[in-house]
Amino acid sequence: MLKRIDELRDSLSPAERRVAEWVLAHPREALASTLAELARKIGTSEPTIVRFCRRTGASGYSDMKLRLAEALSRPASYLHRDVAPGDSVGDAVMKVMDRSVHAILTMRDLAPNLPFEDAVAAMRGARQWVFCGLGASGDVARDACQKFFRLGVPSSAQTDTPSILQTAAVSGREDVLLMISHSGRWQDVARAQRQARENGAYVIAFTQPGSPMAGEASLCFECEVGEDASIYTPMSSRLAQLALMDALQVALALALGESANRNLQRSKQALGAA
Amino acid sequence: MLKRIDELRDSLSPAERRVAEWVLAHPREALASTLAELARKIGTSEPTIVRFCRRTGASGYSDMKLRLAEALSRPASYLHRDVAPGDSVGDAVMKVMDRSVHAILTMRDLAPNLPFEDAVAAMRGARQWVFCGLGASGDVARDACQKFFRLGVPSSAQTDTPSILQTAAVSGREDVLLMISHSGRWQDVARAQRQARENGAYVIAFTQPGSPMAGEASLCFECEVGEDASIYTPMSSRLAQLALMDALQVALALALGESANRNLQRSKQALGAA
DNA sequence: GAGCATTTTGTAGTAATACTACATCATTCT
DNA sequence: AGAATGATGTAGTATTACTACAAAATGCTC
Repeated sequence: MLKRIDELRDSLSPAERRVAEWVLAHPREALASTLAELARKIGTSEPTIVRFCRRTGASGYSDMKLRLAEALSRPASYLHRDVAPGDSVGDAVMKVMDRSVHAILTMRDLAPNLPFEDAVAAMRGARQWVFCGLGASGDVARDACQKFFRLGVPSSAQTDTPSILQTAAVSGREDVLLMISHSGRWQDVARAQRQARENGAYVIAFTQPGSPMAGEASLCFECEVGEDASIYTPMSSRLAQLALMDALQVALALALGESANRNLQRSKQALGAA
Repeated sequence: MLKRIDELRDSLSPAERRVAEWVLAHPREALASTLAELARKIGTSEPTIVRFCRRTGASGYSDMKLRLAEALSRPASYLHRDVAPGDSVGDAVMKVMDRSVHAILTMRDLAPNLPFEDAVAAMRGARQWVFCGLGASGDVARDACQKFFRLGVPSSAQTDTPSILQTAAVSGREDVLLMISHSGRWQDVARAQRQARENGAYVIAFTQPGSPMAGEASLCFECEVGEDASIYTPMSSRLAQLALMDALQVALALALGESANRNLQRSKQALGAA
């Protein structure tokens, strides 16, 4: 339906095209509006809108709304339009949601090519895991730490530059450092990675391919999630990173087998008792 | 939606139940009918049908038809298989990814019914925003704080019981507290909410409907994301919560308009310069 | 470039639809 | 049995979508 409107756009008269464009930009708000309201919002007359509806194949305005409702709920509509000033709250919310879904789907498609096996192999024998990240990635690091420590291996999160540098300085042969960054362009972190590797630690980077941090890692998860173009769409890529860490933790839990299982169960019970 | 009607069935009066059953049996035909036609087909009166629609959560007959149209077009959605011992690393990773996608899709479907407008209205005039959460929800709170403070309103995150209680104690008329919890069963937090409301603060809860925390809030985002059945699938629901906060932040940014925009842009530049 | 023809757009009115207030009927409880 | 509560339908009203028609706007011919 949305696709259909998009196709029609060229063959429409100016006023009807304005309708088409407005509806594509604010589908949710269109759904919530009556014919008269829509006419006012778009700045045209009611019959023009009705004529537009007919052209899309609907029998009238109400029918078009029904079809639109169907189209919006179909997950196929994730061609994510950016949030724009003037969007209704409902439209903006759905656009962000679609973007989030899209980010995770992209990561899902990427996953088969990522070196999970290697990471698991490196982590399973480690003495400790250290998760490092700055800014928003710091939250990802903390979140990951929170999850991984339940597997029974000492884990910590470092979320500022001095701490990361110090951690790298004292790291040793049996440590695994997991460096999380969206851009991969923090020179200080890249330096910390080199230092850690010189100390014999294993460094896994979760960042953009070709970046300095990717270069200074023992192993890299190349996450090229489309960057957030608009200032309104904050960090949907971070969701993808979190999902990635989830997947890694589960893979690791499976590899560790019985002992990790026991620890997981215990920490769950500890929460349940509270 | 269809599920909801099915659940309601027992609590309906005889005439309304006949409506429910007919709609469940012939949903497509219901969509194509007007209110009067439906009344005739079912053998009841128009107001009975309208009352039934209201009970499903819709605002009237037209709104119910829209929701029905959405429900009918939704494919049965991602059946997520659980991770099991013996899975290969690749299998496990893909299963976790599918689960993550599922969690966000569920939240996406929930979103249109959540009170974003009310939340935005309450938050836009506030003196400060405080995000509270324990455990994994604490990370969500911190993450949210990190995002929201960029809009230019003082924000903080409280992630342990004593801090939350103290914050509630000193909160006042112009403060908005956002309480995040998966279960909603932390009595201490619920107590903090009551206290804060007595002080005149506005309390928004993001938690399960019917829980103590939901009851003690000024406004509740009812997030009933299926609980993580297996110990292997950690917190995919948390992804949904994060996506929800993203959406709220964007909606808020739009409502705040120019000033928020400027602040967002500035904080982006601050990062870019580093 | 004026005048006709065609398409596009808006105005005003009409028919329908959804919704509401109220009366009637059924059911339950004292 | 009779009052009280709740369920259901009737009749009326206000919206809403739609239509016929007229006014602009655009394109074409001479």
